[in-house]
Amino acid sequence: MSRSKTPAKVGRPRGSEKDKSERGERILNAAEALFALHGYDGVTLRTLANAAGVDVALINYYFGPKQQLFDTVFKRRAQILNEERLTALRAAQEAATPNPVPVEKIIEAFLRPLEVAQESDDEGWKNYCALLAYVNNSAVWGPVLMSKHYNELVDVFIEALRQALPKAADADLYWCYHYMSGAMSLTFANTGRIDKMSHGLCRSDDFQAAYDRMIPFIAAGFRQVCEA
Amino acid sequence: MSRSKTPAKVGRPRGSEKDKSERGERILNAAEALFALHGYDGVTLRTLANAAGVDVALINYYFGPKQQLFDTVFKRRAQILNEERLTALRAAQEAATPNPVPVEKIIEAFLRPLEVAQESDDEGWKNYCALLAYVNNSAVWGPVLMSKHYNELVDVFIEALRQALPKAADADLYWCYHYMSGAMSLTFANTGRIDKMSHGLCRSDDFQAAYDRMIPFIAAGFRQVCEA
DNA sequence: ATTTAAATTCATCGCTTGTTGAATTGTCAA
DNA sequence: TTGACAATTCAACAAGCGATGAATTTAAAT
Repeated sequence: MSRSKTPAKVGRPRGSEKDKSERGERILNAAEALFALHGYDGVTLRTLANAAGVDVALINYYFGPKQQLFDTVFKRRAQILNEERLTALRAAQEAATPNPVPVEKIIEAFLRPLEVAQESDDEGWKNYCALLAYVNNSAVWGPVLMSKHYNELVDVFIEALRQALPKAADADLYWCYHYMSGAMSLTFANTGRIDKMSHGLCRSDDFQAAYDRMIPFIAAGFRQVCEA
Repeated sequence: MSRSKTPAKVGRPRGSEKDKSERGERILNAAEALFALHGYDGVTLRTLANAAGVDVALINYYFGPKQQLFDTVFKRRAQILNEERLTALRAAQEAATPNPVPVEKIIEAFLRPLEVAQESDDEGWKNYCALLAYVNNSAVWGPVLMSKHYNELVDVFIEALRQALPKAADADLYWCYHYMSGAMSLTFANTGRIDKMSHGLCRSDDFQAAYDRMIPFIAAGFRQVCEA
């Protein structure tokens, strides 16, 4: 009864190996977009399945229960982002040797990879940045996921800042880092708020404008607090 | 059949006018705490009713449907906060006349009322600050609620900053304001992240430490970008 | 050719969701 | 004292929730 002209509705599809597990990625991408917009509890598996063009049961088949899916979505680009930030920092360190890297360059190594990502063809990065803002500001997810996937990177950047600002107390460095993290989160959450706030003068999606001002803004803040 | 010794379970309670609508406030306070922690969709009316020690139906009776309740919760302290920020700014302006208020004082007028609120006896302010972070970073709620309840204040503070930084382009001012808003949000979201990140050195609930560094940090950022 | 495993759909489970109408009890003005 | 109204509980509603086991089809391994 198999091998009919029209493909069966049920059962394994006549898989070209090209779209092998391409459905898995469709699920992740749709989940990324929806979680970023509505948060964990604001997304139902049925909405997600519909957005991904996939049956509900397939989500569980690929990614297990909802929480695990959320973690997978968050982790995916965290790893990529960490690597890019790290290589940017290493490059700056190499360029500066034997001197310590100046503060601006450290901030730049931290922020530019986000700008590049957001301006890339892959629309998913925009969603991921909004998701990052959601997680970072959530008392439920923040301490769990941010620590799990980003703390290692924090240590590296704090160490670099410590060398750039030798007079700074550690507490100063961590607090300033925290301000930077907050400014970054909101800016790349892309909520459209600045558009309304500025009566149309500034645009949320003008990443160039956002970053070009943000880097000197943050660097000056660090210096003020940590060079006193 | 009324007037039995034990008060009836159903029907209007033997109201002392003291707790008149005190149940309404209990609902708002519980809602504030829960929405701040779990977001709009993460809170069910039954959980809320339970936390407030109240029947589910009473929520709708007092505040209408869920969305309207959310708006009411958000609006309540927005008004208070706006007033306090405004009087702080007016005081700074009076103290500085005929000169424009220096940047630090403007930032201070914007941020200190939050510190005072968070350090007050009213625990609700802590929850409200976390709620503010949630709303501010949400693409769904941010542009609606933030604009509705805070845009008027933005205009006033931007005008003050414009006078303090006469060389600045308006776009610079709005972007810097946005960075400030983000840094503030995350800091007062009180997620406990900085505690983990700093290996226990800094504490999320050390508001004094947070603000004393934040004000010079932000002010220096403004100057750097807007005095070039 | 047969068996095993992978990928998919479908139907359904037991619970939970926001909301509402009816019933009940108390207050206060006429 | 009667009647309007305010405040509360209770029970139920249709819809939606996350999860899963069974059935089905195809691909790969033997």
